[in-house]
Amino acid sequence: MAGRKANANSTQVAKLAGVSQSAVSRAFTPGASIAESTRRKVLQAARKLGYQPNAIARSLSTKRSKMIGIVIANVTTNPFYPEVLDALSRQFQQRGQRVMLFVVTRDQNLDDILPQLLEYRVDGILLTAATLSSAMAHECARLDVPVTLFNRSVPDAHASSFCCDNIEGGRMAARLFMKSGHHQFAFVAGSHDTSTSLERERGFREELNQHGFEPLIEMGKFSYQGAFEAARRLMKLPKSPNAVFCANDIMAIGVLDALRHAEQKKVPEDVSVIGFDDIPMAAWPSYNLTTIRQPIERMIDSAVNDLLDRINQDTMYPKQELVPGDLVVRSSAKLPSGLSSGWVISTSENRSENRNI
Amino acid sequence: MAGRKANANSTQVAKLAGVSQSAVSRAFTPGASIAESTRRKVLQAARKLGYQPNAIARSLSTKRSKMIGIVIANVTTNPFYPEVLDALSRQFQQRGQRVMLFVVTRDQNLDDILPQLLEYRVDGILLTAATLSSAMAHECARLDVPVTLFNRSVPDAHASSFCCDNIEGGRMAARLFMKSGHHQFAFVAGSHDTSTSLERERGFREELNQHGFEPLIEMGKFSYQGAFEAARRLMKLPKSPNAVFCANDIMAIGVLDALRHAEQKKVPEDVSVIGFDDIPMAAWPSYNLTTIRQPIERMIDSAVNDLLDRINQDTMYPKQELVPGDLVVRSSAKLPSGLSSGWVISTSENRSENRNI
DNA sequence: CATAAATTTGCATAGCTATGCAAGCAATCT
DNA sequence: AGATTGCTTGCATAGCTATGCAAATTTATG
Repeated sequence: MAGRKANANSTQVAKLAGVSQSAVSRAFTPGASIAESTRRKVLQAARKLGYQPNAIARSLSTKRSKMIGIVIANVTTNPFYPEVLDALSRQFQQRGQRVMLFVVTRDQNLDDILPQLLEYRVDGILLTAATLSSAMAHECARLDVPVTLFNRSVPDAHASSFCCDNIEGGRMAARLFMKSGHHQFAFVAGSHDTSTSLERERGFREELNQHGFEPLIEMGKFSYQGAFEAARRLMKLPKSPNAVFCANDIMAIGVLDALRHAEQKKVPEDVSVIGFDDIPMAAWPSYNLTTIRQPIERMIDSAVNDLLDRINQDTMYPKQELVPGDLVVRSSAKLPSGLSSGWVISTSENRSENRNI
Repeated sequence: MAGRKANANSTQVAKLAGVSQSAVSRAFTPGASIAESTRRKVLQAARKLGYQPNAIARSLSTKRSKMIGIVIANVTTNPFYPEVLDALSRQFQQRGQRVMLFVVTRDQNLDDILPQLLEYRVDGILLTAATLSSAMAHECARLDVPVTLFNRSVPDAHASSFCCDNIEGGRMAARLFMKSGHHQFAFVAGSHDTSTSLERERGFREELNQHGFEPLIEMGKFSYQGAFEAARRLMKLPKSPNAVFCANDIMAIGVLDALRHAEQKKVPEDVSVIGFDDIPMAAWPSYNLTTIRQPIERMIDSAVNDLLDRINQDTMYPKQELVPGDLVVRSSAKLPSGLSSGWVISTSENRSENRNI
């Protein structure tokens, strides 16, 4: 009732075209029962009036908003997430869903955000780098709104979850370090309450433990700056490490910069560094980062498919999927004999190839 | 009518609370005429039924969707834009607007995207790194949907526009180069159809021209990789430049990497490089990029205020605003005497300070 | 206490589209 | 021709909330 200029509506179009309002609706509904001649009349009238169907009214009527809520964190601190957002948004777009976006900080409470999404009756929710309280998970389940987590393991059986195999990734890093003869290990963690960081740490530690090693742990707060400082702390320790695995690439880059520019260390001669994600920057010649690649496209495909399938009731139950990562060998970590830079080692199908990365 | 579980609605709540549906509506409308006691009864009943107002229905009724359409490009290729998106999204969020997001590629035609936003009756549209066809500008004007451009100059008087003063920025870069005695200049452009790149080039060129110089131009396609290759082409020229200004930071970084790792040049001893934006990476010790900073927070504030004011009809007419940038002096460009790294030089208020950047 | 003023309440309707149903129509078959 | 089938069409209503208006109630005033 507010002061917005009146937009043409289906009734006005109907009048102009000399048909009923239903006909107008059907003209704009693919697959609806309407004669081609009528449709043409309607479309012509619509064009004349500048009519465009009102998606809000349609949503109310069909009880489908055709909107997906995306909640994402770390968008400025980790280049991996813009990548994810870009892919997600494109995919949904392409499959006829709009995106309602919430950018949050890592520590922000989602219990304030999700109700805002539910208020708009989004058809589904995709959470990235963010976790779900179990109260909210139940709320979504009650309202029959499917939730999919991307890159966070599932806290609740009501939600789907798509993750890289972080534990195996950690193990791969440990194995590469050990193969090239390192003895002093460290892990730069993201935070102590994030599944990605915890799992990568766990895989790394378990593999080392099996060979009698124990890594040092420092906190890098999931940021370049935090990791930079973590590296400096590590180098001050009596038994400073010469093999540092970081919970993600942006921290690995922070560590590299600290080693080279603040600690006068050479990489990989003095210290080897491995990251996780394989963000585009990792391939830049300034860094040349050896890392565990998350197969982002495949993970996104699966997550999007899962969510849309559950929305359309093609799939009834949430799913948890673990996608294996690939070890991308560049030159920030010493190479074991027999391996040269530019190789991608994929655990999944046990295939290795030189992809010239 | 589709198979979605029924959600409690205001009528059911009303029945349980023993009041009318109107009362329920008013209980959830701030400032509505309702007795405190009634409101409490309603809220209690609502809680019991898990009722949450339906924003879709409200939008239909009020003709205000409380949604802003954001269209953004370059989200993966230039870290500046995640920064922008983050700030925009937070601001709108904080001011009670939801965000409907479209991520596009630079060459994607917005004429397909905007109708999708208009279909959902967004209250306003904010375009970043994307331009508006004049047909679409008229369409938005006709429907009374205000449009604000961020970082693109205005093609049409129907839209507002908030930009950094790119021309002056280009001039600042030219002046710094000349002051430190350079004679061979180059500009690495983003593309030939983007106002930011064109204006920065124009300022740079004009200032040089005034002193009898003419810059070489190479195309960097607004990307790290494109600029990397552009730098290599530049260095192959007979009169290769020793002062390279880039249309943005990510390209400046590409140029730096090419110079150091592919061309065996020292920066800034052999070649000086200046960028534009001041993305966080520019301050990393690997790059230490001298650059023109866009005052992103201030620009975003202005843009958001403008759009919301026009939505609320507080302001009737679109506005074009030019925000001055600051020259951030680090160490990728030779320093003229009297200037040391870590200074921020602000043209606007003619103040310089050592902010230890 | 009576009256005026202010607040609160419910009624009825607008806002726009989709869709089940029955009726209308044309085409096909026997 | 008459019966059958398959499309098209319009009618009427659902979906949910906000709000102008008039009626009802409470509070203030003299």
